[in-house]
Amino acid sequence: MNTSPLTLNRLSLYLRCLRSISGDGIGTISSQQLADQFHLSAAQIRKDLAQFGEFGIRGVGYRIEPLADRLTELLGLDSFHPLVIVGMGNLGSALAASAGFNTGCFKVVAGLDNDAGKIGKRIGDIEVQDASGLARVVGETEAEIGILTVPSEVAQENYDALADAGVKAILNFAPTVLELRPEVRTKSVDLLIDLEELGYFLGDS
Amino acid sequence: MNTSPLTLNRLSLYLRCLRSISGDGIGTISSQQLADQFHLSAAQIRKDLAQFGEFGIRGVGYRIEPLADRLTELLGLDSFHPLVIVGMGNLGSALAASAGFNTGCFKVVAGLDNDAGKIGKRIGDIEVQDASGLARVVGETEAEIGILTVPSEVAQENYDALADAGVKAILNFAPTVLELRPEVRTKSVDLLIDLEELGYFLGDS
DNA sequence: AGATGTGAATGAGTTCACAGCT
DNA sequence: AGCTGTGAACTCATTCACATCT
Repeated sequence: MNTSPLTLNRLSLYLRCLRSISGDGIGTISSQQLADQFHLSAAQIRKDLAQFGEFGIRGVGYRIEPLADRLTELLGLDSFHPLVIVGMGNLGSALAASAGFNTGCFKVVAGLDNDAGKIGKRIGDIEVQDASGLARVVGETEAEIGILTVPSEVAQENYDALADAGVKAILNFAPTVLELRPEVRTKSVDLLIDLEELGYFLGDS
Repeated sequence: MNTSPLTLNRLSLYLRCLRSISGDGIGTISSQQLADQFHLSAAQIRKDLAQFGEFGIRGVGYRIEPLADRLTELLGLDSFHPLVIVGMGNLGSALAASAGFNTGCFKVVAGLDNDAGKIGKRIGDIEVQDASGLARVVGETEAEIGILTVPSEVAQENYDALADAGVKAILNFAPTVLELRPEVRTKSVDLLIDLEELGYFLGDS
């Protein structure tokens, strides 16, 4: 099936919205009501949801509970996903302690660094471990997702180490182009590029 | 002109690459050589660069220095852009201290929070100030870009406060849908959605 | 009536392929 | 000969519009 990242990201949004209204006594929601929450068209939402079977009721809308359950399952949010963070600098530490990365099905189970000054430090629920133990840690914790928050210069080697250790997906924050492993789902977040995008619009003042 | 965010983001990448090879004694680079660095086609790169006038030399390639200068100017990276961070929690503090957000033309000049326990704390080069002084701080520092790292529940009010204070662009990290001000260029980074996108690919194991 | 599901139309973005310059 | 610049073709994504179901 199709299901592009764009669609998946919207599904996450829909689910977030459904959860926030679930339990308000409302049983159903229409694509139009859902669209009003985001800046999207109702047709977009119907197209997105229709991919996974007919979940709506014509003339009525979507039943909130079953739809939320289906989306939860689809996005894999019904099972537990341990995260391992490589690079416990500012950003890595922030993510390790953040509520978002320790919510429900996601949880940071280990944080590694090669800086002796950081090893042993407690951050959030975890204790920073030596990066040399990566393969063992991934094995023991069965971490599925690696968070890569190391400096650009060592991003590739740590990416490879994570891939070798057996994580199934990697979220990379190093502002560099990685040589990807096809078997590891990789997503890069480049905050500098996001910042520079905004910089473009400051010129014409 | 066109110049979509996608194009702008690639221009940032090109510039980064040009800078890293500038001074290597190489005078020019072809679209193909540039394309090899990223996972892009040469045609893509030529299209991107051609938007801003004919910068290449047919039969030769692009002269690195002038191209880098042009991109720098285009992206507004030749002028100084003060940043103000609202919400000095884990993520806000990490960004305030990060090298990336204090590189060349970008610099975090202020960090605000409404938690009395955080006010006065030194983080990186700055001291956390009371969020109530936002308008004054933006006025004094002439901050152009606001970084929004507050909890979702208070994201909208802080977004509006930043807009009212006069910043020209906002980078939002709160995982929520904001009601946008048309005069403020806004970009949202939603790390939970990035994480959930990866979660989708863990199901079929 | 009212809202979904979906083929057709449109729009955005990328790649092709080649004319044109050095 | 080599590489850029660019119209045309193509692919991907969104929106329209309406038949279909409750």
